[in-house]
Amino acid sequence: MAPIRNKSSDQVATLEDVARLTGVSTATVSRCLNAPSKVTEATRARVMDAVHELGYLPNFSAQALAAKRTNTFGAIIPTMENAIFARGLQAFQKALEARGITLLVASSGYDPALEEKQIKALAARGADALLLIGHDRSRAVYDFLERRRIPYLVAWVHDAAAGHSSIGFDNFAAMRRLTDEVIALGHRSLGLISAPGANNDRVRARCDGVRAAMRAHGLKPSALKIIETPYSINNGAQAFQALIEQHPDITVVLCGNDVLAAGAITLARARGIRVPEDISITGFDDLEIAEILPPGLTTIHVPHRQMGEGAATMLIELRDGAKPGKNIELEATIKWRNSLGPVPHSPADFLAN
Amino acid sequence: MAPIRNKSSDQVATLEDVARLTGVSTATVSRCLNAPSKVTEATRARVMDAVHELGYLPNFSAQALAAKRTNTFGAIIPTMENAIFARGLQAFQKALEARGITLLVASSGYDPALEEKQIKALAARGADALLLIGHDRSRAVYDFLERRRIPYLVAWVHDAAAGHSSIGFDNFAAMRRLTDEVIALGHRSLGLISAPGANNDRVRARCDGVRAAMRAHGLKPSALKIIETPYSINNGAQAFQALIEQHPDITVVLCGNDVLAAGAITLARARGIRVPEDISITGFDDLEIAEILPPGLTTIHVPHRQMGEGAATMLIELRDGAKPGKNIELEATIKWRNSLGPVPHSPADFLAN
DNA sequence: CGCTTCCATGTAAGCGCTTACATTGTAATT
DNA sequence: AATTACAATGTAAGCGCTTACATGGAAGCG
Repeated sequence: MAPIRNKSSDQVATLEDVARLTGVSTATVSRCLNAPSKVTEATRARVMDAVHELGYLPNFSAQALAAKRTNTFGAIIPTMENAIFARGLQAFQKALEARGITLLVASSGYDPALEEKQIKALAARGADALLLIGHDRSRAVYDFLERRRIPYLVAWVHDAAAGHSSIGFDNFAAMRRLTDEVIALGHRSLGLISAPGANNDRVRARCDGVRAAMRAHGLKPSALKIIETPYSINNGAQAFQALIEQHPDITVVLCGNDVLAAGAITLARARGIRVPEDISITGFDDLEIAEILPPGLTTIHVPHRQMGEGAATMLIELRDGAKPGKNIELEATIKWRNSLGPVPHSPADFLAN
Repeated sequence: MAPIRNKSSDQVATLEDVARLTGVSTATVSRCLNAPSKVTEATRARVMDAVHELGYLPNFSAQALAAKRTNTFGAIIPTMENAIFARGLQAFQKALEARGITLLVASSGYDPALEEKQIKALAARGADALLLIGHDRSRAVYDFLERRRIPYLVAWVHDAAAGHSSIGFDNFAAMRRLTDEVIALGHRSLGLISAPGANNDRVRARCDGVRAAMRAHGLKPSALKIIETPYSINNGAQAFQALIEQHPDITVVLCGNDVLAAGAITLARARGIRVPEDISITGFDDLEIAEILPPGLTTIHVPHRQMGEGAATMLIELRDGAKPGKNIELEATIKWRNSLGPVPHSPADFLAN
């Protein structure tokens, strides 16, 4: 036997129910909701009454299917596990929301294959446009985006040569400037804790920035001691430990990111190593943690909020037909706190105990 | 003139294109994708070839509309701005993903009206089930959920009396146990920095836990000095400052959350107040920051991961027809570090300078 | 060998919307 | 008064899928 349905309260109200209750056609109801100006004030009022009475909610899938528009953007970020992208994304979302656009977020775990899957999933969900982080991805992915005519914007990097619309800052130049300062403070033996450079143009640019500064000041880039490890406080701590054990002459450890730097600083304290008296540590990003972690982390301030808002504006333009290729560069400046100081006289003092 | 379309590469491939290319009906293609066992191995291979050749991707909206199922769950959390819900949500998402379910996340900013809007938006998007934080919301919202037959689960709290399916811990008991320890250490003059209690049963339960412990030990609950302020490091710092200025006799500041505690600890250090020698500080949540912030924050460890995974299991059961009402309680235990110590002999020493 | 079963596939009716086009009524114009 | 113009509304054709039901053929059975 077929299940018995209570017509009145069991079913979810549809456009047709509203139309029937008001005594108009579904087209008119649709117009009331989407283009109120095309409808008399009086009918609109009646329709809205019915909408409220029935608790009508438009079915998003039906809408998307019929209109071929979702008013939904997608963003695929490498990770949600730490705060790196949180602030920028928050600003992005807020700016979109103000324009009536919903944001769907996915994270790829820095895995290109997973990123591709996420991009396709968001395309299947009808995302009107996509925000991507960094340029590094296969030609096939860009082809897919072109073929489906999905506008996209690359963020967190500035590299006009890459040939995509983008908004971001110059990772290379920022790290280079910071390294200039490090060297000016007398440091000659540098260590670097970096995230893995594979599939990550931001990371590679930062490393290159360090090397470029060294070269410019007559240091051999090959002398830079590098450890690659994924972003996490713990990894930062372990990498720091390995670095100072293997290379006791190091007087400064540059970190590719504040999260790694937080680990480094924490381990230093645990081992009784004073920062910056015994060793200097720098970060990148200027997350909240940089400010509260003693002695205060000297780092690169990234204009997250500005980037998020700018990204929203640009991506909306792209969706509305602007032609791709625009590149906006934002300033990433050094944020001085106390973790970077002059080179100590006797670098390895703290190891002598 | 109508725009000229290049038939071959301009349009996105549909089920029908796949069917035509393979020489079968759309029904068969659909079955290949959704119920492979209902189809011959041979035809399936041919269909899949066509799928790959055309780069076919099922249109999610069409699928949802036809099948009345989205394989999508929704979660509305109060905030993404700090890490409170990040770990639990991460585990939740991962567990869902393993079962082929996509998670859509929205954040309400602790605003009940916005939360209601988000719930409706997720319902409109066809979410098969919803994860909500805490019990506090209007009857109307629960009615809406019932009427639409959308299964939901309340997390981050345990309160079997509330009458909804839930998974979480006993905020009251946890805070009460911590306060017991505080009092056992000799503290008699307690301060509390709490998030706003309006619309937030977790917060109120934690406050009540403090008061209950005081009462049990012969202290007057009304003597508890409370400042309410939204979760943020800065707010925590300001509240701490206000608290010790207005009540110099306070020897311990309990914080409703690690984020507030981080602010308190940071301000203490900035003012040269030693923790825990001059004043003790405790948190709640055991976020990553609790471990790395010197001197190490004594806090309540919340089983985020377990909660997220359990929530996924329960919510899937509910979607599959399990009847609501099940309540799972998890343990939230004290995580001892160094920020909570015995009451100082002369509590206000540090103010004497 | 004729009958029943069952499996693989096809047919076609929607799912709840949007929107091009058709229709109607009213006001403005001549 | 006839004509035009336009604003408000209705009609109905899809959007790209899923799935109940129909169909046909092969296998199993006495």
